[in-house]
Amino acid sequence: MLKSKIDIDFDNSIGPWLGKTVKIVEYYLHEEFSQAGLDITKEQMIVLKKLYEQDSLNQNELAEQTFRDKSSLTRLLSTMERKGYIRRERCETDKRVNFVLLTEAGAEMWERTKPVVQKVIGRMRADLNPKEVRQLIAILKKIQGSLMQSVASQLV
Amino acid sequence: MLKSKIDIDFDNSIGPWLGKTVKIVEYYLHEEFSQAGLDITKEQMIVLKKLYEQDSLNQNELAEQTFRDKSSLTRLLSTMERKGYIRRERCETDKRVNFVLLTEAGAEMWERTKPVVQKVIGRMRADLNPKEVRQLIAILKKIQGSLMQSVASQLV
DNA sequence: TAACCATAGTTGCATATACAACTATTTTAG
DNA sequence: CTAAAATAGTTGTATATGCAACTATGGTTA
Repeated sequence: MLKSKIDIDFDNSIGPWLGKTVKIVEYYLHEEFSQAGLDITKEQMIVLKKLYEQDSLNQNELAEQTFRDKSSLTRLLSTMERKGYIRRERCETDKRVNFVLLTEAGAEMWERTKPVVQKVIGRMRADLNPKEVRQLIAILKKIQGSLMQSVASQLV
Repeated sequence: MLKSKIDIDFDNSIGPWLGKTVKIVEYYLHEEFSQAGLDITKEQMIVLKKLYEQDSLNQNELAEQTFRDKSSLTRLLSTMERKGYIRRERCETDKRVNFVLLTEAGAEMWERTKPVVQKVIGRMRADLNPKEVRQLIAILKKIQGSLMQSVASQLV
């Protein structure tokens, strides 16, 4: 019947496929963190990585680079501060600004986490050849471009 | 230097690209819901769609089909019940089971939401040709397969 | 049939998210 | 030079998530 024709286009569409894939990736990542005894979430991991690579970002920069609302970042950092992975340091020349710094424990945490992340990424591409990896990234870029364009045009 | 070589392989990896793409899709979807005056989240939308297509699922089935923990689903349904989109009906032959039913308001909500979702999916593939869409889905399936296999093997 | 196990759903707890309103600063404009 | 606007970060409120422990019910087995 007609309805099923329409809905094929819907269910087998890239949106649901993307969503499901990401869910599986996140589940597997969480599983690997647990098995490695790492008390960390995916979100905290991303912040650790950023700070390990470029120390002393402020919260605004960190929020932007990790695609988070600044209020989400505030609370994410509070959790990480409580766990001892990072600390905030008030900027002396502009007291509105907080620099975010990795502690020793945070740096060590990232060093233990990194190989686990690499393992998961390796697993993701286990059945893909290099050409497919390039294709995937190219297609994802196109999707991002289409959406960003339409978001931008609404701001005019 | 060597470090940058290693990290290229990391940053330009499929994991972060997937994550960023999904974030943009979710942002844009939320934006479109707002502009259409739809008081609904992506998660609620997915449940509405499932129930519209196959009414009278129980909570376990619904949790499985939407890839959610049953406790997450419990609370998601409570929100939707409060908003009047669904109702729970206790199964008489097995009183542990709740059937989940779409209300009139819920069905109407899905009918208003569906075209917005279709618009977003259309926008996602705006710059993709049919071959690229097929490639993307095929690659995503492969990634899912690789991960699920490794999760399964740990259960042995 | 009584004791035990399995299953469906809920609740406690911790985490993460965004938007809007707020505080505390700094900069800009008149 | 002061009043207004801009900026960085926090907090209130609402939503969503998973795991583990729990309740209530149903099924099995000794």
